[in-house]
Amino acid sequence: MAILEATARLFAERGFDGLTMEGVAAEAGVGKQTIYRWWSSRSALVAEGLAEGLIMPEWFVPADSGDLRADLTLWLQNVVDFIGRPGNDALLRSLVAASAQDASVAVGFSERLGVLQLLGDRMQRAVDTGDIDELPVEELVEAMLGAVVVRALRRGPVDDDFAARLVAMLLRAP
Amino acid sequence: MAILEATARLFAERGFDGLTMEGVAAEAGVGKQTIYRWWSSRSALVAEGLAEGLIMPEWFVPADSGDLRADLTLWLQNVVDFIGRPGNDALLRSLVAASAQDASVAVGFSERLGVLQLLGDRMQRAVDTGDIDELPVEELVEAMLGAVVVRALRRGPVDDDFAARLVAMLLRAP
Amino acid sequence: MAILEATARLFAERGFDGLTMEGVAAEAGVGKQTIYRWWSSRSALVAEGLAEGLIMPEWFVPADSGDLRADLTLWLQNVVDFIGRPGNDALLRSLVAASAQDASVAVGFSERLGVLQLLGDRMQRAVDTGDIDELPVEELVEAMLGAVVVRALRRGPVDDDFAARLVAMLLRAP
Amino acid sequence: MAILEATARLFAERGFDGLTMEGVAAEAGVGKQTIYRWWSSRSALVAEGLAEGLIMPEWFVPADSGDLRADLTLWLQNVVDFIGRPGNDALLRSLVAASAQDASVAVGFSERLGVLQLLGDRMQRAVDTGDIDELPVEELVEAMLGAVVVRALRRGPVDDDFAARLVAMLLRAP
DNA sequence: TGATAAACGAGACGGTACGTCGCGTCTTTCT
DNA sequence: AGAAAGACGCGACGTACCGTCTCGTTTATCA
Repeated sequence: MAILEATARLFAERGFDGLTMEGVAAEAGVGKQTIYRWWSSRSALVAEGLAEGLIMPEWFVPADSGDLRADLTLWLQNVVDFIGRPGNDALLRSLVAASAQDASVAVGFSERLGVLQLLGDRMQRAVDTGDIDELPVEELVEAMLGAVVVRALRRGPVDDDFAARLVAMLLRAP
Repeated sequence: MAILEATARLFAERGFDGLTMEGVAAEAGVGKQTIYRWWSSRSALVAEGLAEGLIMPEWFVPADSGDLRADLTLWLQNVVDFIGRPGNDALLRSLVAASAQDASVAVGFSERLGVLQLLGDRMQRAVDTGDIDELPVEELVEAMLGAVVVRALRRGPVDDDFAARLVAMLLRAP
Repeated sequence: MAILEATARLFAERGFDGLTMEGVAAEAGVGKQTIYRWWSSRSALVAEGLAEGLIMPEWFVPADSGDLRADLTLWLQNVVDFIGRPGNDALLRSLVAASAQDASVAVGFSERLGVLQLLGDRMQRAVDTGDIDELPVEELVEAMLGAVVVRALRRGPVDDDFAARLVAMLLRAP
Repeated sequence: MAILEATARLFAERGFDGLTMEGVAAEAGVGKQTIYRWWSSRSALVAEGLAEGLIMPEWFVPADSGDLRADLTLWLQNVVDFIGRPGNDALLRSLVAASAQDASVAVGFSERLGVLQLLGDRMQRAVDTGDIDELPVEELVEAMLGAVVVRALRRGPVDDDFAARLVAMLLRAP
């Protein structure tokens, strides 16, 4: 859909704040009313753009090599690498801002990170097979992701070992 | 200062999005120019309001009872309780949105959570005294806070054991 | 025809300005396209509504009692009475507005006042029979009607003798 | 004032219908709000433009040569000549449309034709000096102007003798 | 103490974007 | 096949705020 593509393009270019309905309409070659007919707000546009995978890439389905720590480290490293690429930290912050303002964006965002579920399942399996001890899986995943978010909000540097260090801490033997 | 108080009042009432320079000027009974003379933007107002402690309460200096896990659990429980009170989840999300949009707000925010440092120091001390094993302290604090932030963004419920579960996970014996 | 009736109804209710194609379509329970198939514009609708007698009543065919002055006075009095009724001054102004914007409405309007011809004929006959002296009949009729129009545009009050005074002036012995 | 000048310019170019607030704002190099701050509507703009003499020329103060018929004929001829110039019939119709829609425009219009008063006074004087017999002066002036308006609305041709014929009819000895 | 200047409240200004209405064209759906 | 329904691109509406810019009017200093 041209409108969602325009939304994604402008979101990437100018962030959530710089995203305007008129801008999207112009970029998509469409009347404003047509947008309002189908989406109630800027946030709804972003939420759907997110759901359609136009705004954020598929964030790295975690592998399943049997070695959970290695798998998680790899996944988180991918995330960190992605954010480390120029502009992507701003993209993440824009997504956080949009999520803070609108629940449906937040849902879209975290579903996009479907990985949240995926990762949860993966870890649950590891727990079940005795690979790791019983853990509050949801909190663990939130902590892992949250650490990245907080770091991004603080505009702190992310060094090369960040992912490894974080996973090591979270998964260290009990 | 009347202006910062007005800022804080409106921030609490309407969130970051609903905060306007004209609104602050009117609420404070002040000309817009007077605001612009000292603050360059809405974000700057919020950042200073944060620094002055007008927007967020002192977030619970962590105690030092000797038992780190108990201290952290108590601290996080306080945070969780605060967020659990009606309207405060929205306040947190507004702060996250503001932080995402403006670095100085993010700094103000995380400094306000001075606790970040404080907590860091406290844990570093615990590490130093051998109370707990070597840990990447900064990441650990970010993970703890990040878990709360992510949960708030996802509008997920926070049950009574959230704090205990999270701290237990993060601090379990190595 | 439902469409013209809807037009007339809305014209009376909301005036020419408040008349919209969408409103007519809705009021008539008809698709817009169906209207456009037969009428090119709002004005065309009004012009035809006028021609069909749905918008303005038959404006009082002038009697022929032999006494021209009496006949004209009666006719004009009828006109004035009509306009004097609540809402009808607005109707007249709406018709004037529509006429000013669209030639075919003007034609419809003045034909509806077919009386213009009728009156003209009547007066021409009076001239021919020597009942009154030679007169520029068309100008006279226009002056008579024009006086009413100008008075309506100025929103001036119309007293009871207006018609008599006007006819007396126009028809006084040469 | 730039805004009223822009109004006059666009009114002349595009008529009352083609006059938009955005157009005026753009033409005057002004924000829309600035217009709305001072004028409540398009009509109010036109009314004031009229009052300031930017839309219509001073319509020909009637002379006072002692010969009323000659003076009136000359005046009316001027009016007719003005309307006869290309575009000016449309201007007149636009003014009529605007007057029909808005009382204050009508007032502005008829005051601009201050001549209405002026002419009235002039004729009243003629009546007082016995130059002509008692006449309902206001109605006479309205009839004279109204004849022109009606002719313009009907888009009828105005021949060279129109003015003379009309004045002769209206002023013929009683 | 009286002038003088800085900071102030008020709010007008040129703008951008909002969300809505109606235009005239077009496409789909049902009869 | 023809009509209702209504989506579409578009342009204008009237409003909210933006950040800048005069305006007088307090204050407050120091000559």
